Amino acid sequence: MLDQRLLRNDPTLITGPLARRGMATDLSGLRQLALEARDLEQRRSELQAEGNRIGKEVGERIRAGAAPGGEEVKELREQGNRIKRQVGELEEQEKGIETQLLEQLMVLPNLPSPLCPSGRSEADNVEVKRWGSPRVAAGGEELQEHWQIAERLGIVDTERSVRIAQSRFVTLLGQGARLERALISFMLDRHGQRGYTEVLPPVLVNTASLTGSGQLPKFAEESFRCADDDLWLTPTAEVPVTSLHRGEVLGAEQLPLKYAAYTPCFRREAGSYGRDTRGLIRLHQFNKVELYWFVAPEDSEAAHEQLTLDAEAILEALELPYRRLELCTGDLGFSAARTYDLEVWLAGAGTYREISSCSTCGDFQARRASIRFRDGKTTRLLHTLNGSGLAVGRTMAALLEAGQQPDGSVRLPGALVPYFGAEALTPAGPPAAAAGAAAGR
RNA sequence: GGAGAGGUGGCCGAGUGGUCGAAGGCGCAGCACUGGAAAUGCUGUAUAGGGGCAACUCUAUCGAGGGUUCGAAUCCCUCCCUCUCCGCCA
Repeated sequence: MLDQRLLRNDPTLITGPLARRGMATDLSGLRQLALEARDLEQRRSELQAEGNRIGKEVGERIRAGAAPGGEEVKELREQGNRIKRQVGELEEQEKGIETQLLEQLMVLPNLPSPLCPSGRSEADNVEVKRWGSPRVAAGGEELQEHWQIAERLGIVDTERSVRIAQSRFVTLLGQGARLERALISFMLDRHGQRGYTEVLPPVLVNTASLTGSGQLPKFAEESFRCADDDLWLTPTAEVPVTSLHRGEVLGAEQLPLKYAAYTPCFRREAGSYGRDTRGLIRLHQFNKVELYWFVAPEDSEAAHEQLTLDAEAILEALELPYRRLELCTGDLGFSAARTYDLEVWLAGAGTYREISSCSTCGDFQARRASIRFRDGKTTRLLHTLNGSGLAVGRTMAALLEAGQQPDGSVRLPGALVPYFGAEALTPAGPPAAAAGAAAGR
């Protein structure tokens, strides 16, 4: 949420940056509302002061011997009642205006950072870095896409998943399920070594949590909702982790707080019919390890670089070529002030695909979720950052395509071998045996 | 799900319808004492919003929302949460 003081004092400081996002906004009406709200507050609090004065005086007279029901205090009581009525009216008006104000303020996106390059769409994003050598088909070789490989290996069952749930869900089997689990552990371990605290939060979150991180009220149709409860399936761990400290005032010495949270993520993907229908790229349910920082405002820029490097470290450890894009203003997400996207090379598809999105949100989420820190004698809103480290399904897709062999197996990067328990996925692979004997009940 | 108890400042904890933003303690900060520290003493120490260059000041907040009253931490109603016991359960 944007600062109301900006709105009252100089709305051009909002409309200017929003114009860079491609939004032509007229805030004059909203500004009037904000001014009116302040005006009402002032009048109301003056009345309340008067009411408090009268209340005190009644008390004093009674203590001095006046009869509580007598003539002497009757006039004062009537005055008190009049003021109470007026305060009630003003409060009602104030509430109405406040509600309108918030409604409109809550659907305005964050202001892009001055560092964020201007642009209209993803075509204007800026590539800032490339790492690794993308695998391309050698002579006579035909590289397959991950869903073809997965099908051949029998590690993903799409059709039966429709029976269980719907389209855009998958069931991982055998080596596939084990690889997913290995990746999650691998990522969490690596981040843990880099100073992140591991978090395993609830994946059902309430409305206040989704509002705090920016998904609500504007993007209700993007999330699954539980009909009988005030609960939603979280679209990203960013939501519960933001709310981990919602309403808190943190000590300056606690910052930065760095969390690595694994959760399944649930997205309705409304409006994406027909896109990425095969494989692991776009699902209603997918696993993700999310990196999240709470930092002092002075440190958020450096934190953004570090967080992005931490996500990149996973790609590098997995020997997956990638590039880093800086998103332009036109492609920025709702809560973000500045974003780097990491795109991994999909050897079979012969293209880079987004696998991580690392954003700094400035104080946008902190204001919505009321998260502050003690800075000397005062408290200030802190800054929040988040980034995928990484999307697990897409990581698996990239690994399958990168490691595919002529004999049908898929070689895995060395770093993953201790987690997976083998150097490759093999067509004849004994899924149950590889997965160990830890059968559940 | 049933029964009971309870939610007060960073923490513990007191609180009679009026002078209660709230005793006392702990913690923390500053000062004094000290060679330095401990101990001790003194002083200060919530958050949000509005006004003011500032000193300061007004309002709100004792789980949340309503109500009674001139006046509510205190009385009434609704909801939420926590704890204990019972039941059920991975």
